[in-house]
Amino acid sequence: MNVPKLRFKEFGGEWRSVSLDSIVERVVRKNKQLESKLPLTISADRGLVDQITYFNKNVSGKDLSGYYLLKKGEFTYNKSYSNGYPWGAIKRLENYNQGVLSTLYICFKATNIDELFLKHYFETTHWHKEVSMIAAEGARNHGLLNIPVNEFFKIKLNIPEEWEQRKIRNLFEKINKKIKLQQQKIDLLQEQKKGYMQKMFPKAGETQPEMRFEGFTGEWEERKLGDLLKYEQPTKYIVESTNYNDSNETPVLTAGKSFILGYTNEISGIKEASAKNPIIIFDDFTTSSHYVDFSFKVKSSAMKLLYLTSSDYDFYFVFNVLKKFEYVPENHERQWISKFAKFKVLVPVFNEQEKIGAFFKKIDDNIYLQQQKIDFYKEQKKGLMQQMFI
DNA sequence: GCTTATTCGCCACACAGGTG
DNA sequence: CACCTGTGTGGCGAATAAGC
Repeated sequence: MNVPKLRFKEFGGEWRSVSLDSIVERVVRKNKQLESKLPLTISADRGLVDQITYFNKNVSGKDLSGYYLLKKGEFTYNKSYSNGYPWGAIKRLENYNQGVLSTLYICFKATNIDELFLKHYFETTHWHKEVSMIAAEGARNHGLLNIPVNEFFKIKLNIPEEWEQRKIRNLFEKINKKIKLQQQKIDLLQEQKKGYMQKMFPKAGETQPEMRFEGFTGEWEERKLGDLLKYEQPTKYIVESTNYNDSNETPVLTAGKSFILGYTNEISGIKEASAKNPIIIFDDFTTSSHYVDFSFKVKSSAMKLLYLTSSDYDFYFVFNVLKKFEYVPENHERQWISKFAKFKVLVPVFNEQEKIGAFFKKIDDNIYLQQQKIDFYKEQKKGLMQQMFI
């Protein structure tokens, strides 16, 4: 029986096996009159996005008139392997009314099928097997799969009647919306946190923060980082996971009491920093050498372990001081770490440190919780996709 | 004009060689 | 000798060039 494992009760009967070219039509429309000057790229996780947004630059050829002109709602296949998409990615244009794509991509539009059903279908892995059968031997040639276009349009898909298509599509649209809303919630929390970070620490040149907990007054005192922290060279690899999360937020490891902070002697930004000079902090006073799930690999020779020098300092407060700390090196300065201990920071009395530390910890914990929720929704979606399509 | 091969830039990582 | 840092490398994701 050609039926999905999981199905809405009201539906019966087998799904039809159809070839792709019976439900879609290839799009070869060229951008002759330069109708669009928006070069797109396919991102496996972000879908069809313009190149400026994705790469921060335009990587297309100078002459866009030879590019395909894609309209909103149309699909394109990137026959290039990418992480999680061993047979390439098929995405639908949603964010713009139109855009242009290199002719390397295979474009098409839905004609005889619910467009959004098809979109969700291509998010599953059910079409991979078909493509794998037509991909040239070795399956991969410098990242690009050798897939003849006419063969591509002959791949078989399993689809139900239209009203079942619609019902399934509505379910997944709803799930996507839920995930999107959850993401917005997280973004908002992060924005708020940023705002508090600015207000609850003194601005450059000042000795008091704009916003303070009640009962605390007076200037913060100047300390050197070396007063707060000592560092050691670790002696072994600590992390094996390569699941590096490329975000501009400093990775915060919420399990246990350890963190990774990024600093660099070249450019600011955690990505570079994590690769070159990551710093790991352990809270010596609450947990001892408690290794946790780091999100990316760190090399022992390029990082330092930091420990608080005394219990006169609040761990979470110091952590946030470090996160806020900006070090602008003189051009290609070497051995910046040797100066680490001399960097100046402002510190309030212990009770105030504690309050501030706890305040930010609460925010971070909440963000982590919301992030877990989103991960759960995504897992749930993945499971449904696997079972509700064939 | 379509298909296939090559190139390009980025980045993580290993490693060698320099230096206080 | 411990510890930096520069450099080489290979995989990846992308586009372009070459070939048919």
